[in-house]
Order: sequence, then structure tokens, then C-alpha cells
Amino acid sequence: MKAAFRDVKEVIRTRIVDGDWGPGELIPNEIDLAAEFQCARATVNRAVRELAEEGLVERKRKAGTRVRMSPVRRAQFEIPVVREEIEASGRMYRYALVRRDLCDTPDWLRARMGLGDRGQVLHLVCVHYADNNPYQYEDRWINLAALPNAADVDFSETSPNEWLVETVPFSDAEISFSATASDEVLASHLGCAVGNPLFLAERSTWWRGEPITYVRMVFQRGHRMTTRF
Amino acid sequence: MKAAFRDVKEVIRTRIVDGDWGPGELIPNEIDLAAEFQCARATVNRAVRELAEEGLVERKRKAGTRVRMSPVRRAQFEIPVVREEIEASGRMYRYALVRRDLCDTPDWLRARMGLGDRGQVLHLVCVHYADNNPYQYEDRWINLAALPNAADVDFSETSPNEWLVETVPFSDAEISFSATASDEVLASHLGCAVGNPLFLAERSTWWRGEPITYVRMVFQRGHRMTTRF
DNA sequence: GAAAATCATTTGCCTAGACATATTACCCGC
DNA sequence: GCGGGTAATATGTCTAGGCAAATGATTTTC
Repeated sequence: MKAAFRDVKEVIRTRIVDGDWGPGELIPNEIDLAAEFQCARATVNRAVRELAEEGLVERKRKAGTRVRMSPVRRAQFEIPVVREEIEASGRMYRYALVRRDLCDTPDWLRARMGLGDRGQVLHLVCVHYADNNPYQYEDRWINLAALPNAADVDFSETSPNEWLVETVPFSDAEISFSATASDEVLASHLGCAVGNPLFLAERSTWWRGEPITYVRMVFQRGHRMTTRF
Repeated sequence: MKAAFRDVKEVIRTRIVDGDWGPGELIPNEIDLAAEFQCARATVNRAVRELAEEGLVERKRKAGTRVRMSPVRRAQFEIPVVREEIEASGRMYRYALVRRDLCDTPDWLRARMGLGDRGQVLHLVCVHYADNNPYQYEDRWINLAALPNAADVDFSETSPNEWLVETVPFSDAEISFSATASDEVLASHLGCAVGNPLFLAERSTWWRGEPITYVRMVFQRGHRMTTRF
């Protein structure tokens, strides 16, 4: 007899999956469920609350709990550091710095990151290899106003990604995925043809409201991001 | 004065983000925190438990709670029904069925879905419009062995997506995202040029271990999938 | 010294009862 | 029939206390 709320949760989940309680239908209230399962209301509450967090049911005060019409399926992706992603798949990781510039913040970046005054940014371009095949092209901009010491770091060995993770551990971020076409630069670095469709991930990061970094990550042809739920 | 556990949670989160409690460090135990915040231990428990679920801290019995070295970054995407996605953005939704075939299960589909014996599948092609602009091209295959009555449904008005959601509401799924190039069919339906890079989502669905449906969803040029965390 | 048994600490979960809050349902006056 | 106020109800959260389980630390035994 351990973790009763888990059992309650699974019984309810089974009833929903099997269609005993169909979409849109109201399920019994917490007091009745507690009576049925012979437990405290708090136990039922936790079970049903977690099901609601998973998107299986919808709860409203007074109105009760009902099975969702269209289950809000939330797909969860872990966003690992590239090196870990490659090494986890058993391939050898290699990193190369392609370019390093110090420049004034371009306007498009100021707009995107919400940078008010002009200042300097560190622009880094690097490529991540898996088993010596190009895997990801990384185009990164670091706000030097927020991280002045980034200018002194030697990024020829440490990838900016890993340096940032150690330096600014807990930040807010916005990530977005889309498709883009390979241009000549990408084609030469990734070893594909110009015009090939490529998977693109962009990420902006803030720390305490201050813009830290923006990165464009373009993956090798055929890259897929997969998850089960 | 509502939701004390939320306040506790935010105070602790702030201390971690600000570096008062650095990566790898042990934070006070629940009893001490409860004393500090003048609340019951259960309240602190919920606060810290949720922080652990978010990946900010790591908990172990007897060992206590410590701040994670590298926070597990989980991006969460909601996978809504197309119509809801479009209507939520304030645009008008329209749906069109392009093609409907009954055919023997092609080999590639049998391999992908883990379908053992050969049987028939229903192949549907449709397009979803937002404000009369093509938004998503949907290429769907439904396993008739699992859903024989799908053959009798009129999909000219109801989109297969919505019919399936009502009929087989809660299933296991695998979803994957990638980039693809527009071919002539896609170009004509989506109104883009041949060769344009397009964002592709593929989804396989099972119900109680039985393959139900596989769908390829190709989005209009420039589509982005975004999330904050 | 190494392995095994015991102890202590911390999180995990449960109960029973209480009050708060949102929201529906109903009743009433018009 | 309709608008507005009021009561009823289901969920949301808190408290105080208690037992369970995992596991790091310590001590005992061989």
C-alpha cells in the first residue's frame, strides 16, 4: 500500500483511455472519488490535478472535472548540449571554431533581443562534428554589455555553448524551430547542396531580463527531432 | 494571501537564479524552510517538489535537496488541433478534402507502423486554410483493420484529425519534426515554389499497442514552432 | 580491514478537517 | 422572458500530525 495517489491516477486514466468516461464527459467529484477509493480527498486531488497537468482532463471550480475533448498533447523535448547529444548516440564529438568577430550590434539583433542602446557583440561561428561528419552549424551572438568577460575567453577549444552553460546557468529562453534553405556558406560547411532544406533551431536567452545571447543552429540535412508521448 | 506555496516556490527560485544557492549546493531541508516561511511542511514540500519537476533542483531522501549543476532544459510544445490553432490566432479556418483512396497498405507504411499482416488503409489528403490562405497540407493514412468504420465516414466536411480525436481520444504517439523541400504537389497546394524549404511534422499513433494512423503535415513556407521556457 | 547490521535524517505520502474562491444554478422582481 | 442578486457546490489550498521508505553515516562483528 504505497503511493495511493498513483493508483487512483492510473485507475482514472484507464477509465478515460478505455472510454468509460468519454470526451467532454464529467467525472465524479473529489468527495465521491475519495469515497470510492477509500482515501482522503487530498489524495484524489493530487491524482486528478496531475492528470489535469498532463492535459487529460480539465478542471473548473464548481463546474467539476471533465475529460478533455481534444487532449492537449504536450510534447516534451529535452534540449541537450550538442556534445552530449552526439556522445549519447555513441559517436565521436569534435568542435571547430570557424570565425570570431567583435562588432557593433546589428540592428536586426537589437530588435530581436530587445537591446536598447547600441553596444558591442561577440560574433562566433562554429561547426560541431559527429564522427567527423558535420552535424550542426552554429552562428552565435553574445551581448558583451551583459557578459564583458566573454571577449577574453578562448573559444577555439571550449564551445560557446558549454562556456555559457557554466557561466550563466539559469536563464529564460525562447526557442523556435523552422525550415530553411542551404546557402553557399551552409552548403560548404555542412557538405550539402545549395538549396537543400535544412532544419533550423533559433534560441534567444535572457538573464534577469537582460539579453545574453542569440544563436542560430542549422542541422545537417535529414535531421529529425523526435519524441514520444 | 493566496497560494503560499507559490510564493515559497518563487522565493526559492529567485535565490537559485540569483546565485544565493549555487549549482550543486544543498538547500535547507523542508522543516527549516517551513520554519522560515512560517508555514506547514506540506506547503514547502509542494513548492520544492514542483521545482524538482521543472528540473531546477534534485531531491534525494536523506541526502536532501540540491541545486542542479546543469538544469535539465525541457521545451514543451502544445500540439493542438489545426483548427484550434488557427482560430486561436483570430483567423478563419477552412478545410478541404483533396483526395480519398482505399488501398492496400504500402510496404513503407507497414514497416513504419509495425503492421504485421497486410490489410487495407484509407488514404486521405487534405488542406487546412487560414483566412483562405493554405496553412497546412495533411497526408494521412488510417489503418482500417483497427478502425473499420473510418471507411464509411464522410471526410468532406469533417477533417480526419477531428474525427479521430473524437473516436480514439487518448492514444500513444510519436511525433517528429524535420525540414523537407516542396515538390510540385506541395507547391501547387500551398502556393509556394518548387524546392522551397518547408517545415514537416510527422505523427504516428497507436491505441493500446495497435497502429491507428500515420500523418505527414507539411506547413506553409516560413512556419515556425516557438516556445519559451 | 572489510562486511554487515543499526541508526538517523530527509523526503514522500497520507489523513481529517478547515477555509477560500470561482462559478454555476436558481430564484425573484420586473 | 430577462437581468440581477444569492445560494450552492466543486475545486484550490493550508495545517498539524503521523508513518513509510530510502539512504548516508556509524557502529558492530568477523
